[in-house]
Amino acid sequence: MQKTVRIVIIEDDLILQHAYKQLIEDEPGFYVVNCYSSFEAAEKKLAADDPGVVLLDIELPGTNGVSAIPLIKKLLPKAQVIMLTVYELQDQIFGALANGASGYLTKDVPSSKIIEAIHDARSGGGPMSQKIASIVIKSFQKSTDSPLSKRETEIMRMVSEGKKRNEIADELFIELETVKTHIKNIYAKLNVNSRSDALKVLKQNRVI
Amino acid sequence: MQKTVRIVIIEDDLILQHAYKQLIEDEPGFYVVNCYSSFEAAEKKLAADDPGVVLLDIELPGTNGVSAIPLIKKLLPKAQVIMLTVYELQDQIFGALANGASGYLTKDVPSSKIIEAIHDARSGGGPMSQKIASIVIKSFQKSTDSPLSKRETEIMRMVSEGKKRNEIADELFIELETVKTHIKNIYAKLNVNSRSDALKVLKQNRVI
DNA sequence: AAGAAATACCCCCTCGAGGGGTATTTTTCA
DNA sequence: TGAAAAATACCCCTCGAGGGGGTATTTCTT
Repeated sequence: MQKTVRIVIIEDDLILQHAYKQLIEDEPGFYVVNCYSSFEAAEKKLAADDPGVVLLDIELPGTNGVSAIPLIKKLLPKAQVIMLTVYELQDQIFGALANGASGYLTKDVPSSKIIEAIHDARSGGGPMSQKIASIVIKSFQKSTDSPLSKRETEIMRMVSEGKKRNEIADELFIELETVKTHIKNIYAKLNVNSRSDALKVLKQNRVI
Repeated sequence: MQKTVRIVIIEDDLILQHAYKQLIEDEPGFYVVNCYSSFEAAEKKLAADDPGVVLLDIELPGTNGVSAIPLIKKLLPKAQVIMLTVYELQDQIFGALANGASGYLTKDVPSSKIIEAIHDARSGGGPMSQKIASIVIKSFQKSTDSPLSKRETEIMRMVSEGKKRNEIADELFIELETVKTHIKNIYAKLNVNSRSDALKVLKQNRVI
């Protein structure tokens, strides 16, 4: 037995909104409860709609999609939110995911992928279009060419965790003086003279 | 015009190795150059094989898959590495991605997905099986219930970047004394008495 | 109207951070 | 095998950042 999946669409482009609705209702087991053109329009009725999945446009008038996610999650803690957007902006993607989106699709995906994404989200997957997945994966990748040696990188990773020099020394079984030397060398290589500046440089260059 | 995609398989289960080879060679445009049972076996011949895509098992005898990635990347900087594994371990996933893997599949995916993944990787996508995608997405999600207020969270995020109290004060346009007060309150709430301990707690609880 | 959050100021003291050196041993790699 | 790079360790120094003790006002929220 499988229950009907109740779906709400929040999308300000009425043509797209309609297209999605059609598309989804052609899928057995899927039912579009309501469509809205803004989060404000949806806000009061969402709880009553009780959707299992919300398709959420990012570029919305009023409250934008990313900011809307936590508000939707508050109203519907169990709902899966799938983002729809034309742009592929890192900050937007990570913001949406951090705010609790379950999936992220660019609008150029074929319609079959949207149906698939809803199924995936329902079964605990994390639907993403290829472009988004590639951006997300790249965000994990560390730079291979860093001026820092292995040990130096290790130490800076510990610095990035807020560890003090003597804590680092203890954990690495080396003397405090050695850690000091390493950090001095690191600062010289990076042309900085403080932890925060060093971390800034290293994060910009994807070293840590 | 599209070139033949040269593929190398590194997989110690010979039955699987064979199955993948069959599967891939049934796909027009795909050609399995060579198969190996360990990274050591592949090492010397990889450069000559010159594959565009490497299917890499994680559970390998000798050098494991995750450690093999940077070595493969060094030999073949342009090759796409797609990981294959039966387990879904966070550390393994993030380690592989950080080391430069382009995609990550669990072995329970249907064979058609493997072909699709190779296509995706070639076209700049980031193929992931649903389970992996879900884990990756979850890793971005921040906890919604934190004992810290908005301002306090903001300050701790800056602390996590290695910023000093006066740097934080400057950036937030508030007095150093106010930052001190906030941090004192934060330590009290978290029951800690140092930056590193506070960061440890907050990262464990996915607050920052 | 009450409570939480954000702001700000006072006192204190310790030790961590950063900069100046020099030197030895171990690894790596050409 | 022999030079270069990395990792180790120690000396000197100063300054201020970090952490703990208070109290108090203003501004949001609800």
